[in-house]
Amino acid sequence: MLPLDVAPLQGDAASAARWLLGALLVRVLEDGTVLSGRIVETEAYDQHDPASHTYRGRTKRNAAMFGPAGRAYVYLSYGMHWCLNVTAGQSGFGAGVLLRGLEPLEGVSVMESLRGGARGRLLTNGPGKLAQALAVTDALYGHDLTLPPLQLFGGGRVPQRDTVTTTRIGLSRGAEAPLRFFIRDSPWVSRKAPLLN
DNA sequence: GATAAGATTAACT
DNA sequence: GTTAATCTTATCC
Repeated sequence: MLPLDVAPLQGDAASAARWLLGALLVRVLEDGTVLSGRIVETEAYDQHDPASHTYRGRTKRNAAMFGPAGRAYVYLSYGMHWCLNVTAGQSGFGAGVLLRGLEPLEGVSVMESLRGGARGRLLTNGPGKLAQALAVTDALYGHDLTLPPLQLFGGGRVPQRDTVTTTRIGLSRGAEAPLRFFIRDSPWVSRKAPLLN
């Protein structure tokens, strides 16, 4: 697998989100256990978007998204679930890509354990599930995703005909924007939004 | 200082 | 399909 090229993440968030489909995400736990998977579902957010955490400017929480591309932006959702984003765009512009679905590859049994016994498509078909399966918390906030223990490889290899674009999930504002992307027919995609194409 | 809402999930009817 | 769990952040006193 090729090392991560951050250049494709430095453009707009939607392009970054499409490019991340098919990329390999590798997590190395403290005991050396390797967990990995292929990104199959993403959503794009930027500071012009009312649904984005960066819409109202830089804060302590969203600071990572205003930094360089290719870092981890981790936030706590609904007081319970950590969610992992890849920062995008140029420094000074608040943008990122939420990782919503992962096809598990290595360390599946350890992921199942981290997920409290969930298996199959239920293992990683959602942003909170994905982060829990890879033991991602705010301890990795701002982490450079070109380096262990959480690292991206590849990207930009999925033909557009194999992807689907829809509206994003769980939003009350900006809900109409077609900024969710996933790999067609992947079982590890959450299926709650109407298809646009 | 108080309160409402939220880029979710799992359990339940 | 509906709802509880759980807590940070944003927004308004």
